[in-house]
Amino acid sequence: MLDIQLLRKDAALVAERLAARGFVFDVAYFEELEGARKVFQTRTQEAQAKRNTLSKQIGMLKGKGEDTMAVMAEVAGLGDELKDLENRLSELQAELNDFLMGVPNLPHESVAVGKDETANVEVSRWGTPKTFDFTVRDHVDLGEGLGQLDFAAAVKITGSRFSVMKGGLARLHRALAQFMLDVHTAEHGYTEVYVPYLVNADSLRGTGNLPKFEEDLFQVPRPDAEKLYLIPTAEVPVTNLLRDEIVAAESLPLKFVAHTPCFRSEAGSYGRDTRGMIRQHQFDKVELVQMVKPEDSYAALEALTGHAETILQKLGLPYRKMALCSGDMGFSSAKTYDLEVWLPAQNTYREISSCSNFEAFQARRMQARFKVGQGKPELLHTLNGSGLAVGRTLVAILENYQNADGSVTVPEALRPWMGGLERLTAA
RNA sequence: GGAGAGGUGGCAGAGUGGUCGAAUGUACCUGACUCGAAAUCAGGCGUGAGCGCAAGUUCACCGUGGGUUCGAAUCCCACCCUCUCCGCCA
Repeated sequence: MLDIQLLRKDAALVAERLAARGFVFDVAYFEELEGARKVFQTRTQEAQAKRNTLSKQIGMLKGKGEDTMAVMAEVAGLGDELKDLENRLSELQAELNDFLMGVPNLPHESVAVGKDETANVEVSRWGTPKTFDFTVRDHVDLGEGLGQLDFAAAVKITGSRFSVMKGGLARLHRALAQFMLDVHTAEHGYTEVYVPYLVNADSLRGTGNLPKFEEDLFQVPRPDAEKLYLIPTAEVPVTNLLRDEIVAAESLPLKFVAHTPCFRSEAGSYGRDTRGMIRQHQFDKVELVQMVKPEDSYAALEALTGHAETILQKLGLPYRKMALCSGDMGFSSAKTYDLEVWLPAQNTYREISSCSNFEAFQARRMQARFKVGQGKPELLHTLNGSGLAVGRTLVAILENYQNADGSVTVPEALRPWMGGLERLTAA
């Protein structure tokens, strides 16, 4: 959520900055709503103040055993008008809140203005794509060739966009997650957390997934309780650790890493990436989350992105770092870097990590704050990034480390988590 | 799943219709005393929002949402959560 003070001060400027991301901010509608809110809030509070004063008088008179008829008569007339005012005010505030909840974050000034991914800016490149002296296979052919990746089984058990892994491949998948967790905790100073995979609506509102993106989520209705949602990313439960909390400034920065499955319905994505493990309804991810002081958040974004890059480097996977343009960024983000890994079979780079600074956008929604000494609470800045998407990393390893005979070399960095195994081969 | 108890400020814990945003203790902050510390004493110490240049002032908040009332932490209804015992279970 944006700072309403900023909107009151200069809605036109906000509209201009939001236009850069293709969002139309209706200034006239906002100002009309805000004007009405102001009028009704003032009047409501005046009426409440009057009622409170008179009611207190009644109490005092009764305490002294005096007659209260006159005051009772005076306050009696207030009831209906006050109720109307209160109702109207809460309607207006709800309307204003709904409107603001649907407004995306402002892009940081360093973000390039552009419509879509074609305007993203390549920041850097690491590694050189390997040349193969045989025809490369994609991860589906490789995995099925090994007899360790089975989409047909997943279709039978559940449906499309799920996968079944077996044997060495399943272990490689597990090894990747363990490896990432160990690197981030031991080398980058993150605290490992284990969190629920089902969350309530409040948590999703906090991170900005609701109310706008409900169709991307899997819902779990419960007959006798509030419905829950499967997490689309660990960002949701982990960032919400700080919801409605005020932490001491000395405890910052907070750095958490979590390995969780992620569930995405992505109702709008049918037809895209239908082959293989690139776009699944269920995938594992190791997520990095940081909560920092506002002045530190852009340095933290660079550091956090670097932490994700470290994983790719240790695995020897070529990648490039893209700064997303205004039109390609997520709803809540002020600035995002995507890391794109080289996939030989697609002869292109594909997203494997997305690292964002949300500034105070999420913190404001979830009232996540810090306090210096006895001072006033201030909003934190929140960041997160994939470090990395496990399934896509697995795809990248299969394709980049494939051999002519269809076997796959295990990257050296992973071997300690693979019991020393050097190569995946068909059984 | 069954039976019972309970949710009040950072923590503990009073408060069962009126001057209660809430006693008291503790923690914390400032000051005094002290060479310094401890102890002691004095003061301060919740969150969100409105109006205002400001000083300030008004409103809301006692698990959440409704209701009764001139007035609700207190009464009524629903929900959520926690604890204890029993049952079941990895």
